[in-house]
Amino acid sequence: MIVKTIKDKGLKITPQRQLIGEVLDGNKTHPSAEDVYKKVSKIAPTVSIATVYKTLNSLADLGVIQRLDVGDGKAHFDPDITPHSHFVCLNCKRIFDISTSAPLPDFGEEFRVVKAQAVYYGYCKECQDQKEE
Amino acid sequence: MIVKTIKDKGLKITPQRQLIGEVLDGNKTHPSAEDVYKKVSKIAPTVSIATVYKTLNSLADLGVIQRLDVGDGKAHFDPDITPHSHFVCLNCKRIFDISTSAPLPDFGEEFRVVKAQAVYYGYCKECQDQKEE
DNA sequence: AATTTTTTGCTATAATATATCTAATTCTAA
DNA sequence: TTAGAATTAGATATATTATAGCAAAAAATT
Repeated sequence: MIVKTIKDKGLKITPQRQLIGEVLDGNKTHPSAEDVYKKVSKIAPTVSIATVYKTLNSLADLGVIQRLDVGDGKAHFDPDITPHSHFVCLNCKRIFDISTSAPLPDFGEEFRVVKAQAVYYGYCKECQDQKEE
Repeated sequence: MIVKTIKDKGLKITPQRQLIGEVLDGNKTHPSAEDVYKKVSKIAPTVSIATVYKTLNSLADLGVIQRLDVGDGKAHFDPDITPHSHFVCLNCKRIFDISTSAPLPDFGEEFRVVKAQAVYYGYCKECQDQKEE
């Protein structure tokens, strides 16, 4: 529950943050800021895109959610902060969770690793099937 | 040698492309388009940033170089197209090559993987040392 | 050498994201 | 319960990265 965590982390609870938290909670679609904004706007049309960006950044900085980069020029956000990887379909552009919990590798003194991100690119089942027709 | 490959791939050889190829050849710094532009500009100040972008995209699309995304909002380019990973220093922002040649995993029919990208984030030796002072 | 095709460079525009600033809201504590 | 301090929201200007469009130039072909 993101809303609960917001308070724990010292952020004030506002209707906007509550709403953004609800949009993110359990969300497996890895939405961009724009995606979140669209969803939020449907419920509360007056919420500003700036607020969405600020909230997403705050939550990501606090480690409540995860910022994800798959090379499409925009950040995606994932409420699942447990270690897992992602698969990006080059056709439909959807991002899927992969339960490969690759451990942080040990590169010795040379590099102290604090975060790892594995992204796989290819074609999801549906898009493979489409091409065969 | 990138210049050689340019011709093989059916692209015309121009002074601009030759220069961009030379800047990239053996380059281990993972430059952004802007970085490449700056280097090129020092030698040939009239080369346009648009040409740099177009050339980098062409080369990446042809698989001559690799487009790399580490989540800093801009694309980086790597002339080393052999399988390897990258380490990003969160302090100095440099990108280092990691010779971990993780093989493409097999996710079965569900996902057909064609490319994998592993990025590790942390602190390089130099930046670790700095903090200890 | 002329022609076709590609490429360049300029610039406008797009897309994503952040900064700034005032008004409004939240929360605390009296 | 409310006054006041601190934070947040919203509007918008601006920054940053990248692409699009087009005329002029250059490259390769014939």
